[in-house]
Amino acid sequence: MPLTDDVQVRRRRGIQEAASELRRSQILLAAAEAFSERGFNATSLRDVAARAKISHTGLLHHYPDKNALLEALLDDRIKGAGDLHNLNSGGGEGFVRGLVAIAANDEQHPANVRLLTTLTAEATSPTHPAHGYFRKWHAEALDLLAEALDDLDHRGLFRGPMSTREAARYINALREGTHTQWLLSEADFSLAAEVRSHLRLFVNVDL
Amino acid sequence: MPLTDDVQVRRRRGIQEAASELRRSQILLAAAEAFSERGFNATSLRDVAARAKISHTGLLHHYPDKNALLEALLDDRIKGAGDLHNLNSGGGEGFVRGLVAIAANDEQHPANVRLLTTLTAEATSPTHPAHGYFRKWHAEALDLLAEALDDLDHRGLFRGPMSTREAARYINALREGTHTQWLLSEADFSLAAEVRSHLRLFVNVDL
DNA sequence: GTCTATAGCGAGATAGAC
DNA sequence: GTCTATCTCGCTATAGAC
Repeated sequence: MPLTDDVQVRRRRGIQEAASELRRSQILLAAAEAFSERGFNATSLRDVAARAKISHTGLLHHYPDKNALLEALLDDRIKGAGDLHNLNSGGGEGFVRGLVAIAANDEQHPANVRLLTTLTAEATSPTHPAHGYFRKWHAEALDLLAEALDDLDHRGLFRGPMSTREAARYINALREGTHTQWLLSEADFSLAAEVRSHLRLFVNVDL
Repeated sequence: MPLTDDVQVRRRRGIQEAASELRRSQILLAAAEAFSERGFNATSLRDVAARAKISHTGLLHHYPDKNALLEALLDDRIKGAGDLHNLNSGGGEGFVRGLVAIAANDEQHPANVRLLTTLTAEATSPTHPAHGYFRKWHAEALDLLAEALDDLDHRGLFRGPMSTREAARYINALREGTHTQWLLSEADFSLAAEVRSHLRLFVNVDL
C-alpha cells in the first residue's frame, strides 16, 4: 500500500489544507486593509505581511507575487459581492433592490468603498496589472444593469426619457462618482439613501 | 553704486528668472504626463525629471520634494481650468455651458482626465499628501454648482424634482463617475455629449 | 542652475534551513 | 509552511563641484 493512500496522511493533508486556506483568507483581509488605506501601488508586501502577522516571504509562499495577490483579492471581493446580494435572481426589481442593499452594506464599511474606488482609479491606467480585469468588470456591470432596466421597461416600470442603456450608464456613473464624493466628504450623507434617490429617477420600483 | 543696482545685473537676473519659469513649466508638464500614466504614488522623480530632460537633482532644485511638485501641479491645473472657461462670469447659464466646454476640452486630452481621476482617488486616503487639497476643492465645486443652479432656479430654468443642492451633488457625481467609465471604456462615447445630457436632466438651458 | 556622487533606505524576489 | 539571510534594484534626498 503506497504511503499517499494512508488514511492518516490524507487526514493530515486535509488539516494542512484547511490551515492554508485560513492563512490565505487572513492575508486577503490584510491586503484589503492595506490597499484600501494606501492603494495598490503604494502598498508593500511587507506591510500586508505584517498585518497578517506573517513574514513577507511567508506571504510569497501563498501568493507568488504582488500581482497574484491583487488578482486573488479582486476575485474574492468582486465575484463575492454580486452573489451575496443575489443580483441575478428576482428580475429587474431584485436587481435594483440589490443595488440599494449593497450601498447599505458599503455604508457600514467605508474601507471597502475606498478599496474599490482607489483600485478602480489606479486600474484606469493601461499599464496597471488589473486594467483588463476592471475593464471587463465595468462592461459586465453595465450589461447586467441594462438588462435589468430592460426587464423593468417591458413591464412599464422604467421611467427615463432616455434609452435603458443610457440610463444604465448614468446610474453606474452616479454610483461610482457618489462613492468618491462620499469618501472625500468623510461620509457626511447616507450612501444608501443617495443610491435610492438615483434609482428612483429612472425606475418606478418600491425601494 | 552697489552691484545689485547695476542695470546689467538686473537684466541678467530677469533673463534667469524667465528661464527658470520656463523650466518649471516644462517640469510641470512632465509631471502631469507621468502622474497621468502611473499615478502619483507609483511615479518616481527620476521619471518626471527624464521626461523634462533634466537630472532628478536639477528637478529638486525647483521643487524641494515630491509633495511640493504635486502641489504646484494641482495649483496650476485646477485653479487654471476654472478661469479658462470663465465659470465665474455669465451667471447660471455661463456656468453650465462652461461645464460642457470643459468636457469638450477634456475629450481631446484623455491624459488630463486620467490625471485628475487618478489623483482624486489616491487623495481619497486621509494619509495622502493632497487629501486636504481635494477635500476643499470638491466642497468648493459643489458650492459653486449649487449657486449656479440657484441662479437658474430663480429664473425658472431649473427643472429637477429635487433641491438644487441635491442636483448639484448628482451632477458632480455623474461627471466624476463618467470620467472613470470613459477612461475604462477607452473613450468609446463622447464625453461632451454625455455631460450635455446630464445637465439637460436638471436644467432648461440651451447647451 | 545644473550636475556627479553617494548616502541611506525600503522595495520585490530568491535560496535554503528547519 | 514558515522562517532568516541575502541579492539586486530603484527610490528620495543631500553634499558639494562647477
